[in-house]
Amino acid sequence: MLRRGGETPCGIGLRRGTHVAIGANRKRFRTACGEPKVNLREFSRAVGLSPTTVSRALGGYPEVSEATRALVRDAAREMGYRPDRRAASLATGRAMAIGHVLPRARGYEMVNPVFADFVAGAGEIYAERGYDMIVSFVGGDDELRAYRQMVSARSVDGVIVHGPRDDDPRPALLRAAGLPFVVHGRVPGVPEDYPYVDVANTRAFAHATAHLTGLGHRRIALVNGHEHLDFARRRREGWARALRNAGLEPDPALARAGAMSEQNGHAFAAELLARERPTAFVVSSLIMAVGVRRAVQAAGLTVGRDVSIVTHDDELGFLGNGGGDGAPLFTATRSSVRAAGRRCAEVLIARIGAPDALPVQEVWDAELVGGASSGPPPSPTGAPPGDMR
Amino acid sequence: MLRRGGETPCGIGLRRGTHVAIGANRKRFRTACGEPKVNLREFSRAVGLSPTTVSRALGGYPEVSEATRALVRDAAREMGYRPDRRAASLATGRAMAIGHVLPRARGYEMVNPVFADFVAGAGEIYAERGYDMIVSFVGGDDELRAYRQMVSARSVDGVIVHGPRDDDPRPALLRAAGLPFVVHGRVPGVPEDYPYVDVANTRAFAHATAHLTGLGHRRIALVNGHEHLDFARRRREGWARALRNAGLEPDPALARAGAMSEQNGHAFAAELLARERPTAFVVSSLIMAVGVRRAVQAAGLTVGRDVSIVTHDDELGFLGNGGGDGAPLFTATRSSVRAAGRRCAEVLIARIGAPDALPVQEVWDAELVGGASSGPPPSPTGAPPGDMR
DNA sequence: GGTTCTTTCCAAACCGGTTTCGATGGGGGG
DNA sequence: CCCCCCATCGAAACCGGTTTGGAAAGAACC
Repeated sequence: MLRRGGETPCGIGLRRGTHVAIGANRKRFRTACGEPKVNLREFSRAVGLSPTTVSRALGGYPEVSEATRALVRDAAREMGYRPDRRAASLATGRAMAIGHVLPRARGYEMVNPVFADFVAGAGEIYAERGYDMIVSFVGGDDELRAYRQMVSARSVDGVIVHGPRDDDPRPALLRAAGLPFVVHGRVPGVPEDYPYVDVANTRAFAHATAHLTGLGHRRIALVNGHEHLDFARRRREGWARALRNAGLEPDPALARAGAMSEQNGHAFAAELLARERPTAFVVSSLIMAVGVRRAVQAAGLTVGRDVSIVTHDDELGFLGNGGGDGAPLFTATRSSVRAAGRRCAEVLIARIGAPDALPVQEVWDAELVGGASSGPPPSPTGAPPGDMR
Repeated sequence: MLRRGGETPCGIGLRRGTHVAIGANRKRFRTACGEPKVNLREFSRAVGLSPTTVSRALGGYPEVSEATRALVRDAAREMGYRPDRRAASLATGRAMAIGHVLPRARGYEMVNPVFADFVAGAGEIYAERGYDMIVSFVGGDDELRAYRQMVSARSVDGVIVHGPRDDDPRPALLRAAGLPFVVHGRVPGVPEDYPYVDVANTRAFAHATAHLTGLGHRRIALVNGHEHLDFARRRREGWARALRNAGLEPDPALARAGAMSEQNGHAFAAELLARERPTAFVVSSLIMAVGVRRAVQAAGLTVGRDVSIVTHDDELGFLGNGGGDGAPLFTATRSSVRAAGRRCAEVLIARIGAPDALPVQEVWDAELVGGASSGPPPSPTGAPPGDMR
């Protein structure tokens, strides 16, 4: 495409001319597009002050009198003047934007809905602090390219690292680039010298599993997220640890892992019920637990009586665990992913302001809440369940 | 906070000095932060060409020889040079970014998970075309502020309007500001002279309801999203129209509306089952349908036998409707919201390039797929269902 | 051989802010 | 009355690119 002597965003061809004439042309086209945007020069002229003073008045600097500041502020509100974000960003060196690269589940086109709530939480903080949120959804090899793009194009002041995993190249990349970051979770295999906010996944799933062994269950299945992800592996460790503590050997045949969809929850549970006859499930997300419940019901069994379920509950907005009035539906380890998003955003913004401060490192305990989905196993003798009443 | 003589992003105090010295200082601090970022000047000097030529070579302009272009491209890859997004954006007037303002359900903190899939679809297109996606989550009065911010700060080239509703002020605002936009859905009460991509909601829900009346159902409940939203009202219209076509009067007591969560699906259905004894439900989202199913089961009834459910299915990644191998779980009107996101992004980018072209306006038909959740009503005589086998 | 047309590149003017250094004016102290 | 200081504001140099008009070198043409 030939762009020489090209087109304005208005789609109107631009005639050649002197520099001054071109500047004038641009202005005309702007308004022809219906954009009543004023720039600092014009605005300051209208107010009768210099650009310097206007900028300082709006920026809150102490060098202008309160009277002048009020004057400028009112005029800005009235004329709808707001500094151009890109120009300000260029001049200050701060992009006033945070990047989120949301991974897709490996091999799936699925975007984990847990991210949506996390990002919504982070977005609340950004809105408060005047930051933009730049999101990119990528899969596979494009991911590192997305990070590199953010680094070298300087479009963000920092990033949140989602879903840390085995051999995660991102911390090294970001550190080398000098771009502040906060990890949601922890990165396996590297020293913990970076800021992070995480849930005590191992402990949570050990509690969940111990709750079931305490009720007398001995065949406890695990329905997990992809175990190359750090959080999922920790949960598996918690499950295994609690089983060993109860004198049981964790059986790999009782563990399944995959993208955390309702479909997978159903498929894994259906398969496990058919082959392994577990009396209880420990599940990595409420969404999967809904699938597990469906499989249990489809097998003619009753949740909480024939088969127990303990799940992790991220407190998603659209998929609650009851408990408003009655008991929670599922016995669950509960930790708000939205709150985690908020906290990560706060930590990141603080770090952008002070990159050399000691990294904030928080591990949040998940609370185990009792619900209607867990109880003692149906029959200690191992008779086929489902016919007792 | 006093910023005069302030701090660099590195957190190192900046000494006063001459302009030149300050420039040099900045550079030093940059590298002290570990950012090996090269700017155009330095890079072009390293390559032995002028900034002009380098910019043109990378921008694909025909004024440079292929040999020069290859040289520049290789050097850029090697040295990791990429033009500063903000500076380029400032110079060209194109932000190369699209804005999404995601509303929260009224009165709730809930972010509709349907948005996540929509946005993921749009994000695929943005990634292809080199656009950034700027997302902000806001509620209530902050929403218009967010749009105004995007307009006057010039941080985006266009926006997607989500969830059009009664008296929606956004189209007028955006049109006055001259900011290109595409509506996902249609705006009630204003002439259709804007670009949009929508689902034929009225027709879809008329089909769904007619399917049920055709099976013999006469008490068909509607579990809907907030009806100040355009899509939800159209769905109610479709439900009512099909009932009238079948000689039935739509009963307001059989319709419920609210945020599309699993909780609400359950609560609405439980209430309806207790008071109104419907034999079938038409539901606005698969997420709500899961709640409806739970309520039906809790009442001791069987889905598809005692009570039928037809739902809309947005083909979300994490919550499928089966159908991979066996029959779909729910009889559903199906339309991929992710595909809608992709299409909206395409339409918007095209519109940014040609704002005066005729607006693209698409209404997609939703396919009615038969599933296991619908069948004839249990007993034509109206005897209480649930005891027949 | 001189002239004209291309090709290829460059200097400089922008884009729209922020920030430094300097200037100006009024008030207080000696 | 003079000097100094503080509060307030402005001119100009940046930030890092893009794009224009023009210039230099080489090719084609008469």
